[in-house]
Amino acid sequence: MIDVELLRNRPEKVEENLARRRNPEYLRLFAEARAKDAEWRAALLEADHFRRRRNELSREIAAARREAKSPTALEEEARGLPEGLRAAEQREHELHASRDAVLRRIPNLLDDAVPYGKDDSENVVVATWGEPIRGAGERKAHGDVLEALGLAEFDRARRASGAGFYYLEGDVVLLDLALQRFALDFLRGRGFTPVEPPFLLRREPYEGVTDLADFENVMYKIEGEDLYLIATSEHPLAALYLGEILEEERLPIRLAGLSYSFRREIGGHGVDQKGIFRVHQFFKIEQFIFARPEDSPRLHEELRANAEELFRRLKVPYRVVNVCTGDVGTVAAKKYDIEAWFPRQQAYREVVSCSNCTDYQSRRLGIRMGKAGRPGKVVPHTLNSTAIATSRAIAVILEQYQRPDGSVEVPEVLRPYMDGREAIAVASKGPS
RNA sequence: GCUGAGGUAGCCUAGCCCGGUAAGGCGCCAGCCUUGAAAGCUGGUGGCGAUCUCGCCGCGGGAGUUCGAAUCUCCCCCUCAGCGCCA
Repeated sequence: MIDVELLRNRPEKVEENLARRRNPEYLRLFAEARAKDAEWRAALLEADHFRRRRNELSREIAAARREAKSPTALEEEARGLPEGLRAAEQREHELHASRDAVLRRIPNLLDDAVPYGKDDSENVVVATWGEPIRGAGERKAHGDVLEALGLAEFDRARRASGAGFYYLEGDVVLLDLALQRFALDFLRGRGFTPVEPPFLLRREPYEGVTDLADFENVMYKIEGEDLYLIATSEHPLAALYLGEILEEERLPIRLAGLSYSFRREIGGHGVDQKGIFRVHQFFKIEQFIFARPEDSPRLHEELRANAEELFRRLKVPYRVVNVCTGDVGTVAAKKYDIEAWFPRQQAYREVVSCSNCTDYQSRRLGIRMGKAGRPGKVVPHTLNSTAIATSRAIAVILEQYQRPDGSVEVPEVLRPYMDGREAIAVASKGPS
């Protein structure tokens, strides 16, 4: 949610910024929010006048009683007040709620460094690393590798849970755990505190961290409960300090979230291929930071550098794109995607999303900054980035590290987490 | 799930039975004092709005009674303790 002060004092700035998102709807919403805000303030003033008179009268009645005088005339005026007050209060409430509803649909203000563009085709490549393997040759798609080695079951998963689910078995489970521990140890070394968050969140905090369209399209709801399966640990991590005041001296707070991510992805691309590249459930190690506003640009680069380093250590070629205005999403002010090279597909595909959300989530969550336990008006910034989503990391490893004999080499940095093994091979359903 | 106790400003607590401007402490800020600091003393310390020496709001949320509700009534939410169930 954008700052109401900006809406009142620098509307032309906000309009200019919103226009860069290339969606005229946002400008319309902003104009509506401004109009509603003005109306609300007028209504508030009116209700205040009623309340002021009520307070005056009730003080006078009390005083008259104390002096044993009859306050009949005062009481008569007082009796007539609630009617007008009720109407004014109701109008004030409605306008306030309606202003905020509109305000909440307005996206975050974009950083100046976000390139102007209409969709993901206009994202700007800002870095590349590694030598992409040119030519797919005999290479198999990662889903086929998994099936050939008996490391996953997609048909049975479909029968049990539907498309987009999977059973992982044998060595690939160890690979998954190895990736988790590899990423986690790396982040611990860089000052991140590991956090296992709740995998279900109530609606109220959820509305603080994401936008409403996402909410309807990607979230799984628990029937009969006010609970939603998290789409990423970013969400419960952001909600960790819901309604609290963070002491400035404690910032930045670096968190490493470990969780499954659950996504329906209705209306998106859906489940598009056999395998685990796009699925309804996957494990992710997430970087998350609560920061002072002045530090957030630097920390955004830090998150990106961490994510890059992880893929360099895995020796997976990648490129970094600066996501353009038309593709950046509602909540982020600036976003980098890291796209790994998938040799079978001969394409770069997203494995990391790294966002600076500035004050957008914090304001919606009622998180403020303060000095020494004293509340302040400043709203801290939040930043998040994938460290490793194991599903995608496994997919790219299986495509890149597969060998002509059908086995798959284990990336060197993961071997300590896999009993020193150099390769994974066919799984059988016996004890491993 | 049952029973009980609770939810008051950044934190802790009083007020609630018996309706009339939310008291006190801690922390923090400023001033005085001091070579400096601590202690001590004094003042300040939430949100919203405005015509900016003013007003309104604020006691978990909502509704009601009343001229007037932290206080009375009803509904709901949450937390804690004990019991039950349980990996």
